[in-house]
Amino acid sequence: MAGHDFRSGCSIARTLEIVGDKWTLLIVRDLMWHGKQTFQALEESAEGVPTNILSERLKRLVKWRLVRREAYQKHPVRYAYHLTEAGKSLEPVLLQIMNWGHEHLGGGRYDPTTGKTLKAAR
Amino acid sequence: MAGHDFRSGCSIARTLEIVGDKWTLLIVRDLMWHGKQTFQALEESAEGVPTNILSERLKRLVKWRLVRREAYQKHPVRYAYHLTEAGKSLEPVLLQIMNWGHEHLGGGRYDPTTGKTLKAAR
DNA sequence: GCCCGCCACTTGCAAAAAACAAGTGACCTT
DNA sequence: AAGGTCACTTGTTTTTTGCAAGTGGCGGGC
Repeated sequence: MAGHDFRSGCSIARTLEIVGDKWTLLIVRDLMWHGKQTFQALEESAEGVPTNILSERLKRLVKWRLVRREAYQKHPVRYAYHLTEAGKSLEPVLLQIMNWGHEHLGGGRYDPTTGKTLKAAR
Repeated sequence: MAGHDFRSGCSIARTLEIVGDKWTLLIVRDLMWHGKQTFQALEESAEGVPTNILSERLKRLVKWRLVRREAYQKHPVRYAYHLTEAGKSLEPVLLQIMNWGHEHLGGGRYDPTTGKTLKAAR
């Protein structure tokens, strides 16, 4: 992005400046797969993100154009968040992280084609 | 892992509890691709990780068995850090993150087969 | 034996970020 | 007019980070 100083030229380091924390990719996950597109729906995610963090992360995602924020109605105005193409292109990243967590930490595995989550052992 | 309380059953959430920060995956990157295996070599990484953070992250990686720490010599004792199989299996995650950062943030792209980094535009 | 340096950290402290609870304001329903 | 919903914001405490400096084991040179 124009005007931003990355800490290095490494693509991994750059990506982590945007999504390198405990929450951002969970928000992307919910937007991508779980049909959550309002602030409140995202707030009710399984992990219980604090609202100030959610607010700040959404702003960052919008700033980096991974997410668009738009009013889907007036009177009263209500906002919906949607992934942009750049945001949607994080899906392979999410899938790899999910696969690793499934293999090594016993977490569930979501199948985007069926929309079902298969629970694992542990 | 036995005894650990994950915040949710989601594989992504679980994985982010271990590697969800700005530094951990950079350490894994250096161990995986850049032949850095001592504390000092890792400390001299491109991004300049603070030593207390490096120390703490290495401990976490060892605790989760993604990394092994072993003395490679006595007199004086010197330690080397190596990825375990679980650690090495993060490579696809790293590659996806790198690809995304290359496409969207103009970072370089490393080719593990040749060991060369191709620099991008921006 | 004593000083110097290297390596692998640890410690102390200030600054930033995260967590938690509560509050705000626009608008709508009753 | 009172109460509710949604989308946040604000205030406060706790935790984490970043930075600089210090520590301790060991070896080598003099």
